[in-house]
Amino acid sequence: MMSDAPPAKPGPEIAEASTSREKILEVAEALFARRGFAGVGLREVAEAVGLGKSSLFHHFRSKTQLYLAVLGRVLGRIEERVRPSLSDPGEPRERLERCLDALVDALAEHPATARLLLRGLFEDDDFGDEAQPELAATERTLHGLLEGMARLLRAGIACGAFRPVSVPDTIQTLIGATVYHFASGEFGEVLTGGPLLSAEAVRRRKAEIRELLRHGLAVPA
Amino acid sequence: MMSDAPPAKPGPEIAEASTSREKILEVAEALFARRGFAGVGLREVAEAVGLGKSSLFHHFRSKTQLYLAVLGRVLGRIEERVRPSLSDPGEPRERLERCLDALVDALAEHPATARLLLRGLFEDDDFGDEAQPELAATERTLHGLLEGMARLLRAGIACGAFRPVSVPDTIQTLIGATVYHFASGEFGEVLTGGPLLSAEAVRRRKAEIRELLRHGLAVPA
DNA sequence: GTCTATACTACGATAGAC
DNA sequence: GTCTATCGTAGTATAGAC
Repeated sequence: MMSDAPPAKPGPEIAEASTSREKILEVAEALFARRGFAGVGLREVAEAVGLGKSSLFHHFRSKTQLYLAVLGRVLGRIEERVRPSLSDPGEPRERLERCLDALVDALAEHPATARLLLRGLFEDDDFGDEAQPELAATERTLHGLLEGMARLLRAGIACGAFRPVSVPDTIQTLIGATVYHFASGEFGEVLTGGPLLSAEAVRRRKAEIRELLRHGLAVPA
Repeated sequence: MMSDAPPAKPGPEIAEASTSREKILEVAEALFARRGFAGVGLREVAEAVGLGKSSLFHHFRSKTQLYLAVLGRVLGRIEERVRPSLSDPGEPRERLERCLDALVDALAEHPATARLLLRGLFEDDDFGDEAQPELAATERTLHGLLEGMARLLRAGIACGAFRPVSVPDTIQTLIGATVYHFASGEFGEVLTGGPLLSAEAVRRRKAEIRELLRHGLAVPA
């Protein structure tokens, strides 16, 4: 995931000092989430960080590399949260619910996460050939997460806990119910009449998803 | 919805000739759907239409106006399909299912529809003040559709057909299950292992949504 | 209604001083 | 590691001939 191969750090617990590189990543994350790759200029990023435009190129070889680093970081944060819950013990239904809870937590943690992930999913910007290794890495991570969810669904169907649904269609619906929801920003806040990321809204969202999976809209028998 | 106030047409059935204006709209729709407002240059649009760059400004005052015209057309097509089913007679559950079927049909009709709608929902590009009237019109249309769906859900809850769900949360989930799905493009096709817009994929998608609403993932009692 | 020519601005990226 | 200066390109938009 580390694209620019910084000098190997001695250990993860040494220093959490906010380096320029990290500041750039944070600023760029917020901007790219709002307006997308093409909609953000490096001038804007540099100004928000408090650097000159040229200084960015000392930390990232190109705008594309910066964007891919941002995407990789976001996907890494999601994986960090969701991966453990994929190998949890328990019944498929419980495990799926824990996995979705973890995903919702990851998306609710930073406001930019869901938007960037959604952009990564449905946008196809044409990054050049230089981007291939980084893109392959993020796609591998993504594929791992999706395959974990697919396994959960198949296990639930096999043991009779789930209906014999189309697994890919169901995954699409679950992505919509989580990633889209938290990516919907201002529109979602107008619709729900309140913030999307408040503890209460997140809790309610988890409950609604869980109940929808258990019973659909129909009243429980 | 018509932003540039063309000379009043004598009637809708006179001539379906493909004017330059319509060609531009169609080309721009495809491009904006793929790469977003900022990601598309007017040069690219003009070349794809077969005109010089400057000729576009004879039909649209600015890039922003062109984008808003594209958005309005897309939303209009959706409204045209969905609106009738909102005032259908019948039980709330049946009406909701017909309404979602109509929405799916509208999204599956043109490949760009869902992407543009999704972009309109979650992106906040900063169009200037010049855009206010057009934006207000599209938002009114959107609000009407959403309010129709909300009424359906509330009616279903009131008559005991639906659980007492959070209506806005459910709408978000339904948008995700429809708009996001058909906007997911290449990713969705890799995931499902086939085209998103084939008659068979659309039919399956409708069935999956319907069953999810009826029973969730759980096996029917 | 489309064209050529052009104005002005911003973009990504590089060179080289400090 | 950050800066100023600059290159080449492409962006939106306008003016005016045809």
